[in-house]
Amino acid sequence: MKAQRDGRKARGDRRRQEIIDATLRVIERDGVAGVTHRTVAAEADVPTTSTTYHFAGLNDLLIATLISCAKDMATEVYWMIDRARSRGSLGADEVAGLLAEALGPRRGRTMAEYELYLLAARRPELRPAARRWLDVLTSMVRPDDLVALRAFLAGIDGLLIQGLIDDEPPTAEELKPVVEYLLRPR
Amino acid sequence: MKAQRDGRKARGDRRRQEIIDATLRVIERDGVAGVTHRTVAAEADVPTTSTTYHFAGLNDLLIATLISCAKDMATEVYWMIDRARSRGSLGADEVAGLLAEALGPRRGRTMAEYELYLLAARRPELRPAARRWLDVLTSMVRPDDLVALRAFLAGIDGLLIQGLIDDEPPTAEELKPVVEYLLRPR
Amino acid sequence: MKAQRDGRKARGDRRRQEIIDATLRVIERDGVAGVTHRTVAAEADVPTTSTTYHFAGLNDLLIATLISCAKDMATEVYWMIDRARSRGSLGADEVAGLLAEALGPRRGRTMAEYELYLLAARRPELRPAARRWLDVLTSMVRPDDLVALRAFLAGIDGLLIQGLIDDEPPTAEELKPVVEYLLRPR
Amino acid sequence: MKAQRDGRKARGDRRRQEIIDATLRVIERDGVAGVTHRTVAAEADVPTTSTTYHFAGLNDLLIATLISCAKDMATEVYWMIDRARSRGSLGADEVAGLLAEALGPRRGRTMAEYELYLLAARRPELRPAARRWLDVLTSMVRPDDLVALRAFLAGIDGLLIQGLIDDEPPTAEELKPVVEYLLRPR
DNA sequence: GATGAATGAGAATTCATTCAT
DNA sequence: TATGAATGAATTCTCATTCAT
Repeated sequence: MKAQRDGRKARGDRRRQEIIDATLRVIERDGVAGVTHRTVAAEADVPTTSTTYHFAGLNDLLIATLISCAKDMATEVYWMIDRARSRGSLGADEVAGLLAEALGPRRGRTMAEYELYLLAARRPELRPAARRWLDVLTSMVRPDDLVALRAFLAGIDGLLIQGLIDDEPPTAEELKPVVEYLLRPR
Repeated sequence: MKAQRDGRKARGDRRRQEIIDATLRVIERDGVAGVTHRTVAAEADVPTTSTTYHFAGLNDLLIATLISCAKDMATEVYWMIDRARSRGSLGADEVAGLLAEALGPRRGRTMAEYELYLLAARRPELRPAARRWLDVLTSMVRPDDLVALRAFLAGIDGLLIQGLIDDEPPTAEELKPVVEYLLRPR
Repeated sequence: MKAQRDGRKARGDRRRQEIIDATLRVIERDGVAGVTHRTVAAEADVPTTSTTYHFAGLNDLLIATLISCAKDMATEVYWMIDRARSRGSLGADEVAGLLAEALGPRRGRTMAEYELYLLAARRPELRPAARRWLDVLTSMVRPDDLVALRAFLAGIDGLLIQGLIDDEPPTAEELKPVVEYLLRPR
Repeated sequence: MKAQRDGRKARGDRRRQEIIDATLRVIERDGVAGVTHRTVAAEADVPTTSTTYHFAGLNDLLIATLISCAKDMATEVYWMIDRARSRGSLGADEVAGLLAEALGPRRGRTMAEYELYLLAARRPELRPAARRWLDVLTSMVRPDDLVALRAFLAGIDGLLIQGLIDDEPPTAEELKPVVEYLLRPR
C-alpha cells in the first residue's frame, strides 16, 4: 500500500514536471504572455484540465516553471565558473562565445530568462529564484573582488539584453573587445 | 472650415496622446500584460471604443506608447550627456544617483522600459525605438571610445535590471563603487 | 445626436429587461441554482455574452431580477388590499383562493419568491427588496392592528411554504378554515 | 472475522456520519449552493473522493444530510411539546424565546432548515423528511385542535422566515405579542 | 467623428465523477 | 476498502473588435 501510494505519487510528479517543461518551451516560443492553460496543455500533450489539477492556478505554474528554469541556470553557471577556475582564468574568448550562443541558437531561452527577471521585479515571491545564479557566483569569489564581479555581471546582463534587440545577433568577435574591457585588471 | 478641421484634428491628436499617456501609466502599474482596451480607456477616462477608434488595434497602441516612451528616454539621456560634457566629465556620483532614482521613486517607469526591451526582442518593428537611446549615446562619443561606451552602457543596463529584483532598491552609495569601476580609465 | 444616444440607450434597456424576465422564468423553472449565463441567455434567446455585457456579474443579474420580482409582488399585494378595503373586509374565501392559486398554477412563481427570501437572508443587499411587500401592507393598516397583521402575514407565509412541500397542493377548501382561524377577531 | 467486518463497517458508518455533519455545516455557512464534493471533503477533513465513495452522488449526500437534519428537528420539537404538556400548556414566553434563539445564535441552522424546505419543494423524494416535524406535531394533538395547530405552525414558520430577512434579528420581547395572538384560545 | 451596443473567441477555474491501484 | 490521479463538461468572466447610429 505504501508502494502503491508512492507509485501514484511518482506518476503525478512526473506529469507535473512534464507540464513545467512544456511551460518553459511555451515561454521560449511565445513569452510569458503566451502561457495559458490551453497552450501549455497542448504543448505537453495532456488534457487542458491537467494543468489546473497539478497547479493551483496559472500563477503557481509560472512560479514553478521559473524556479525550475532558474535552478538550471544556476547549475550551468556553477560549472562554467568551476571550469574556468581549474584553468586558472576566465577567458574573454569563452565568455564572448557563450554570449554569442545565448543570443543566437539559444535566443529563445535567453528571452525567457529575462522575462523571468521582469516577472520577478513585479512579484516578490519569484525574486529569490531570479537571484539564484547571481548568488551562486557571488559566493564563489573572494570578497575583495566583489565590486569587479558585480561590474562584470552587470555588463554581461547588459550585453545580453542589448543583444536581444539587435536585428542580427552579435557575433563572438564583436562582443569580445567589450568583454575584455569588462574583465581587464585594475 | 479649414480651421474647423484643424481644430478637430488637434482635438483628436490630444485624445490620442492622452490614451498613450494612460497606456504608459497602465504599463508602469500592471505591466504590458495589463494593457487592454478596457484598462487603458478606464485610466484615460475615455469611452472604451475610443482606443480602437484612435488606434488600429491593441498592438498599434502598444507600439505608439513604447515609441513615445523611448523618445522621452532618449531625450533625457541626451541632456544628461550634454550636461556631463559641459562639465568635462561624467561623474560616478551623478550616475549612481540617477540609477538609485530609477530603482526607487521611478521604479515603475524603469520596469516599463525593460518591458519595452523585451517586447522589442520579440517584435522587430519595435527594435528601432528600443535602440534609440543607445544610438543617441553612441553618436555622441568619439569612435575610439566605442568599446568603453558599450561596456559602460551594458553595465548600466545590468545594474538596473539586477536592481529591479532586489527586495530593497540599492542606494546611490551602494551603486557608486560599481559605477566607478565601470567608468575607470584604461 | 441626443435622440441617437437615447435610442441606443432605450434598446439596451429593453434587452436588459428581457434578460431579467428570462432569469425569472429560469428561477421559476429550475430555481436560483439553475441560473447561469448559459441558461439565462438561452431562455432569453440572446448570445451568452449578452448577459455579461448588461450585468457586471451573475450576482448583479440575480439582484436585478429579484428586485424586479419583489416590485411586482408588492404591486399585486397593494391592489389586493385596495380591493378588499373597497369591499369593507378581507374575506377568508378570497385569501384561501389566492393561496390555492399560488400553490397550484403559480407554484413555480411562489417557489421563486421564497428563494428570494432565502437569498435575501444570506445577502443583506437584497433584504429591502424582499421586505417590500410586507412593508407595503404594514403601511396600509392602522397601527393598533399591527400585531394581528403580523400574525396574519406570518400565517400566510407559513401556509405557503408548507403548501410547497405537500405532495398535492392544498385546495382552497382545505385552506379556508385555517385562514378563518387566522383572521378571526379578537 | 465477523468482528473485523463489523469494525470496518462501523468505521465506514462513522465516516459517513462525519461527512453528513460536515455537509450540514457547509449548508449553514454557505447554503445548499455551496455544497460540492470539494467543500464538504475539506470541511470533514477527508480525501475528496471519500464523499463519492460513501455516497452515490452529490444528490444522495444532500438527501442524507437533509434527512438527518430533519430527524434532529423532529426530535427537538417532540421534546418541546412533551415538556409543554407535562406543564399543562405551551407558553408564549417559551415559544418566543425559541424563535429568538433560532433567529439569533442558531441563524445559520435555521437558514439551512428553510433551504431544506425549498429543496423539498422541488424534489419530491425529500418531502417526507421535510414534513416530518410537522407530522410529529400533528400526531400529538387531538384531531379537533388540528385547525388551531395548523394556524399556529404556519405562524411559526412565517415568523421565522420573515425574521431571517430582518437586518437585526427580532428579540423574544418583540415576538411575544404575535405568538400570544397566534396561541389565543378561540 | 465618436460611441454605446453587441458578440464570437477564448481565458481561468470548478466540479462531479471515473479509474487504477 | 479507500484514495490519488485524471478528465470532460460546464461556469464565470474578459477581451478585441465590429457595427449601427
